Amino acid sequence: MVCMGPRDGVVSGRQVEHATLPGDLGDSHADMPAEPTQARRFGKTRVAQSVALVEDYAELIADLLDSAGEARPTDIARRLGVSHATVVKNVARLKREGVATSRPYRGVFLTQAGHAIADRVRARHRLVVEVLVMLGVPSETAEEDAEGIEHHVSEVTLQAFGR
Amino acid sequence: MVCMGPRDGVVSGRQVEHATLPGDLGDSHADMPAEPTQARRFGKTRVAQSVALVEDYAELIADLLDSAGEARPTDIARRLGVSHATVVKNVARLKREGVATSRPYRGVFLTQAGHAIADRVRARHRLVVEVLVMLGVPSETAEEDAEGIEHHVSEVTLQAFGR
DNA sequence: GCCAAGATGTAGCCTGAGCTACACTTCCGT
DNA sequence: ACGGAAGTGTAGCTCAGGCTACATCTTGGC
Repeated sequence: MVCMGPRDGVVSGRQVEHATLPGDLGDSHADMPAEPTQARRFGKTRVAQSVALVEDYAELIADLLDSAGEARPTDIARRLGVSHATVVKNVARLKREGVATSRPYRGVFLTQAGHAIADRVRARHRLVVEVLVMLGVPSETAEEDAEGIEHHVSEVTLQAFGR
Repeated sequence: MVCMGPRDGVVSGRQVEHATLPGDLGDSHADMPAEPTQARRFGKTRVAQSVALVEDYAELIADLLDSAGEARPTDIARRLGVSHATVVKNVARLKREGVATSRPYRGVFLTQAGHAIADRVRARHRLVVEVLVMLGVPSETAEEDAEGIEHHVSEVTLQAFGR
């Protein structure tokens, strides 16, 4: 599977709480004259999913940059198991969010913010894998499961793992 | 992230294996002359996401049936933090998949298959929480994180947790 | 220097899960 | 017994993220 990992995860309304996004997801009342949709619709599940996608891309792009010197859409697509068109579209989002940069036909790069995310995610990933292995999970399985698990580990839990 | 390295063929995504659901999740090969869309589209991410949703609903419905004797759409909605309309729509899916039953205005129930899923999910949930707590995570946080983590724990990892 | 092949980018469509609005049942409380 | 409040169900829309098809750009080999 090629690392299809993480994005497959997520979901389910619950864990949304520790979603650190800026958005808002307020609600409670149901009518605001001007542009009601946009922000409000950003409800529940979506947020967590969104975060996971950005994290996965940042992590993967950082890996590709490290190991191959460049991160091409096609490589990203192959690694994630999606079409290149999907990657292009998502990279556009990362660019909008200031996480990545790219110029037509020139590969994808990370901004400073992107690198920060990648570093954080990679550290978290390693920690999760480490803990799983410590618990007796075969390293390959640990690697696979970590992909899905990492996005749901809160800061508090992460610190407990550290110990 | 992860997943890098040498492997990349693999296939099949995470805990999808023990998805006992009758419905969908076919796919795996990528070329069938006739009617390509429908099934193929069901690619990647969707599957796992789908599984997670069914598991969450089954678990929650079982809980409500146990604690309140009935599982009303409104209660489910409140617990999941979504609108009742969303619940109604998703319950329709569970019914299509043979996991739940319901008659208009009469609450939701689980089929035998639904109970099986709920039992499995609840056991897994408890185990995950237990492990987190054992690692020093505050029980409340453990409970929250487990919600997100549980769907990504493979059978192998689960067994390791058991020990 | 040209050209075919592969990599990219763009357009348009699909589906799942959410939401709001509105209509219809149930179920109490008076 | 009835009427309104609360719960349900239905319709119709938005959004994100996937995909395919098609148009472009880059490049390596001749």
